[in-house]
Amino acid sequence: MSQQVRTRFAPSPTGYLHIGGLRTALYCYLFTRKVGGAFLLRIEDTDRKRYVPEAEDYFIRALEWCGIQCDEGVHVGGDYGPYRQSDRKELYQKYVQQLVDTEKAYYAFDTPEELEAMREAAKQQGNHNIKYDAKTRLQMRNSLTLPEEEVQQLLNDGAPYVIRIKIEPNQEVTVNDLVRGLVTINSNEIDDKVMLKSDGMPTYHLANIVDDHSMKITHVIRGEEWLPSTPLHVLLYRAFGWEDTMPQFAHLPLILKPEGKGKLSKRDGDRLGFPVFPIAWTEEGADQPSKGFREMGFFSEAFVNFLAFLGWNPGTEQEIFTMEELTDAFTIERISKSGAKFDFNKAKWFNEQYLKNKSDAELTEAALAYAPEKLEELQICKEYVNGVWGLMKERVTFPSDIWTKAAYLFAKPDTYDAKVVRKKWKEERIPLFEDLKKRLAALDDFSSTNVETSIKAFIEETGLGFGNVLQVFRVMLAGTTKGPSVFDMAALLGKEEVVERMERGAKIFDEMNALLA
RNA sequence: GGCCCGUUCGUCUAGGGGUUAGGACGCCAGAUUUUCAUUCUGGUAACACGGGUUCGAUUCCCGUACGGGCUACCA
Repeated sequence: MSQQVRTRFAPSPTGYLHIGGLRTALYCYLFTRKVGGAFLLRIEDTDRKRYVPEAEDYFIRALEWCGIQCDEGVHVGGDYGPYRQSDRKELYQKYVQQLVDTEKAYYAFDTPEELEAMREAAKQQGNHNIKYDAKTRLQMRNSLTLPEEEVQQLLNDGAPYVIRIKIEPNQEVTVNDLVRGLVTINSNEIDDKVMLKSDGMPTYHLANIVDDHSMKITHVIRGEEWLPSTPLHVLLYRAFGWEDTMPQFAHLPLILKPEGKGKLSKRDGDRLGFPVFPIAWTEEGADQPSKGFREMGFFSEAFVNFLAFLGWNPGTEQEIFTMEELTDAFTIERISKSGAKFDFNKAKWFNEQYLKNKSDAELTEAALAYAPEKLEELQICKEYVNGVWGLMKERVTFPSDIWTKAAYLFAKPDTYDAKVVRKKWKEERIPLFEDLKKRLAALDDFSSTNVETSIKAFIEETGLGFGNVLQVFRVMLAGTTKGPSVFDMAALLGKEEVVERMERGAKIFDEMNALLA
């Protein structure tokens, strides 16, 4: 009784892969992995007008980056291929012929112009609900209305035609959706959808049924936008006589714009300054690729973790999950029904969590990947960058942030906090800082704790107070009042550099105060 | 317009006929007798509305409102 679970991710190669699509792939993958089934990638390239050649490769790279492995697909093969619908054309024609032969489908010769005219005329009469269905098909030019010889003649002459499914009116069609429960719709709401287009290609509706059936798909997990056409799909399974092996359906809620209205789109990302796709994508005609999450500095594990939680949760309070943990925890029952607004802040938070757990060396490599010239430009070595990570790990979101947020650890500061200088760089204290510099210069072991001991002793002896000394010292070293422990910074910079920065700071502080006087 | 789906803090969500309605992000406030961008502690804040059913409804049912999706020879 227990058959192997088989699921598919079936994007259409019309452009980049949106994160909503990617989340569908993720859920599909998690569900399938959990039960030990097969997950496959099928390319639905039946629309020749919108076909974008680069898209297929992009899908593959995007899935790869996320760690979503396909058991079968265009790129890895498998026993149920071909996995590209354009390579399966004959199959659809064969099956659609079966529908015609059993009078469940028919030829229709109406041109797009005629259809448009029909809809327009109906609209004029106040009918916004016109369909090509049981009510109207007898007024159209098709094999149900035309004499048989004429139909034959038209076909022989090579007249353009489509094949439409003949929907029987007044049937209640019920779908048991795994996310939403029972959804019932009357077949009067469904029109005689085109199955085979005039270019000989199938429509999505036909192709997805034929493929899901012949690829032995057991669970169709897809976006909510497909829910309204699912009853049609059920009717198609029925028409083919495949209802007993029909897959189960699970329709996922949509990912919405952050401010609420509508599906998230690429334009939202551009407008609000965050990516809406996993990896960089070059739009046709654009000279610059648009950044993806990867390019922005997201770790794929963080991205996947974030995505998994957009519309699903384990019901526990754990939030950080590896792919393996997600696989264990995932169930379709825990997918939420309502759409989720995209929250970039939360995405960043996930990245911070993962960043903290990376080793210094890993982070150095990651940061260098964004700016390989830095080593030479700043005259530093990787070991030094590792040291910076030791101090900065908990204070940044993306690996490349250290180049800006910790710039003062790579080069002497070029600005100094004016407020601190004005308030704390007092005439009478200048010699004391000169003294402090000498003390530090005399240290043999310039470790963080040693520097700390030395400075604390100095504070006690001079009675200057922590704030007055440490604040000034920090600004001398970093220019800013923000940052990690001063003692750690001093140790990392090294004695020589600290002494240099103290001298330079004192000189510039004097100048700054002179300007104010 | 028609059909379908949805609605718990600003956001992601847990929960479920009787709860102080829980967590996370964000935000705010204190603490870490050096900074804050870290860490810790605390705080702010939600069951869309109206009818039922019920001893009791945020939870179940029905409406309404609002949001979303679909309505192509696109997927």
